[in-house]
This record gives sequence, structure tokens and C-alpha cells, in this order.
Amino acid sequence: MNIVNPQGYVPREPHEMKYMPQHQGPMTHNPWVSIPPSEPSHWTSAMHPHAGLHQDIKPQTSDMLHHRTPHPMTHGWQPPVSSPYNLATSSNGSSPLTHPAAYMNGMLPPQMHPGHLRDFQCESPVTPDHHVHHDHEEEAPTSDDLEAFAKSFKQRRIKLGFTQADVGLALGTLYGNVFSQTTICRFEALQLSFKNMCKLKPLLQKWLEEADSTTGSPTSIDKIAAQGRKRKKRTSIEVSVKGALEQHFHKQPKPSAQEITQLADSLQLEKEVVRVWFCNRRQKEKRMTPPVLGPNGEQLPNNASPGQQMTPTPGDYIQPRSVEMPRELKYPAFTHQTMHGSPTHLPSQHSPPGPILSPQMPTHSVAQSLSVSH
DNA sequence: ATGCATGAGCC
DNA sequence: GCTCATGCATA
Repeated sequence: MNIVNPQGYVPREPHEMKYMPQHQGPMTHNPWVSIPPSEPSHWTSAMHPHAGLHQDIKPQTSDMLHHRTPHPMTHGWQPPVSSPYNLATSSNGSSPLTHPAAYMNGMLPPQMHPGHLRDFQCESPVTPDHHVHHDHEEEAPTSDDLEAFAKSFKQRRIKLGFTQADVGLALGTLYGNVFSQTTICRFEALQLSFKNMCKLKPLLQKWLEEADSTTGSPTSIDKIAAQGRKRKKRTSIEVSVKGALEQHFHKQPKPSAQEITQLADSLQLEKEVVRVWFCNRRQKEKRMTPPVLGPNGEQLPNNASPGQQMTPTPGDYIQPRSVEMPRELKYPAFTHQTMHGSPTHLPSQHSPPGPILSPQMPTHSVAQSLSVSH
């Protein structure tokens, strides 16, 4: 009763098209709708495990810029009408949303490496020869820095009249790395991993500088609509079922394949759904983990300190990639409440039954170390 | 703003 | 199969 689409991908309702690019072809509808379900029981993998145009795979380089329709729109950018912001706070009547794009055509600032953001290290975000003395340190932001930056970023972004989506897009045209509204949103809300925050900060910082120095968006709005891949329709898990999952999560954050199968079976969910749920739950845990603050307010790496890890079992995954915390190590002091300027809604689903099993200590941290596999 | 999903990289 | 970065779709 809890699953929305028991049989896999479901054709999307047309009305769901949220943000359609203004100048998109009239029939650029949901890609996956039109694709004939050759595999009724499976959503994606069956289709084309490897198409060349996955939009998920970030178009690292600026090639996406070149896909753009060649219209000479220097001013083609139109303020997102849907955005409550654009008109909002432009104190000066001058609309900031127009501007001759200086280096919008895929030119990448020297310091950016479009293709290798993943390799970015918080420790060395910039090349040594690029030691500018901005009033912002790009070398190794502390979580305080990040928090402050994120906050001011959001503020200024709004002032300038841009939406999160605008920014994400602009990053694409400017540096060749497009990001979604989601990501920008999470950045502002500090809901990314520390490392990820570090990675994005310089980009956003740069954008910000651009944005308010030019008072406009150098962007050409171009949405490379999602194309190609078919995406499974989001499964909606019933509250009660979620409760059950949560419960299991507390007992066992990393259930074995068999346990998953079992659980899936008893909850009448697809195994994959359950597996993914746990993955996501763990991921979420990592960022929502209560700031395990030390006595003086110092924080402890709730991110499962790789350094101090005792004996990782094969099944236990210990951040292989550089996830080194900066000296300050203050990572997720980030909590939804702290950051979100709007105390408007505290996600009810977000407050997990924390106090249920472990009133005494951070369960997850422990769980993280306790490898459960096998 | 966030839940569920995808895919790369790694083990 | 896991983590992690990221995003579509949706509440």
C-alpha cells in the first residue's frame, strides 16, 4: 500500500514539468515518457546503461555551453518570472539581470579545473601560484567560514535577484560546472559534506564576485533539459513504513543484503528501494548528525573520523577519498535549525526518533565504526 | 526544501 | 555493495 509504482517506472504526468526552459522546443517533454518501456520491471539500467548524454554526469567541460542554441542573446537572459526574488530587493531600480557576458562562452578562469572538481581538496583549492589576498581564504575554510560564507552568499544572492537555480546554471556557463537548484540550496543550508562545501565554495565565491561586480548575470539561460535516461519514479514510502525503517536503522544502520531482502519483503517494498533508503539514510545521518560538541563547544568529527578509525572491516567504508577535516574540525555544526533562517517549518520527518535507542550516545558514530557486514 | 534515485569510484 | 556527490521530482 505504500508503494506508488509497484511496477517500476511510471510515465510522468505532463503537469509535472516544473522548470521548463523558456526557449525549449514545444515538445521537449519528459524524455522518459516517450521512451517505450522495453523493460516493464526495471526502470533504468535496463534501458541504456551507458548513454552518452546523461545529464547526471556533469558536463564537466563547457561543452554544454556549446549545445546551446546559437541565438545571440546577450540579453537573452530573462529574469525568472517565477522567482519571487528578482523584483524583490533590487533596491536600485536598475535591473541587474542584464549584462554583456564577458567570458561566458565557456572560458574558464585559470584556476578552475572543470573536469576534476572531484579531486578538489579542501586543503588546496587553488594552485600555489594563485595566491591572491582576497578577504576570504580559499585555502582551507573552517566550518565557521563555510557557515558564514553560505549565509552571506544566500543573502547577497537574493539581493541580487537570483534564484538558486540561476546560480547553478551560471556556474555552468561560467566555469563549466552546472549545478542544480538542489545543490545550491544544500550549500546554503550547509547540508553538504564538509568536503563538498569546500569544493563548491570557491565557485560560488567567484560567481558572487562576478554577479555583484557586473550587476547582472553573465548567464545565458540554457537549460539542458534532462534527457535520455529514464528515471524511476520516486517511490513514496508510507509514514508507517518509514517508521519501521527508522527503527531498523537504529538497530542496524548497515543491514546486510539478506536483512535488506527480508526487510523489504516484510515491508512490501522492493529490495532496491530499501537498500537505497538505507544508503540515503546513512548519508543523511552524516550531515544531520548532531554536532557532537566537546566540552568547550569544540566539535568532534561526527563524520566518522577516518583517522582514528580502529579496525575497519571490509564491509565498513571509510571514506577513501580525501575527507580530511581541517584543523578546526568543526564540521557539521550544521543543523537545519541553526542555518535555516526561516524557522518556518521544522521538518517533522527530520527529527528522527533519536532518543529512542540511544539516549546516552551518538548511535550512528558508533554504528559507523561497528561494521556490520557479515 | 527534501525524499528517493543515479552513477562514479572504490573495495 | 558501499560511499559520496549530485539531481529529478515532489511535498
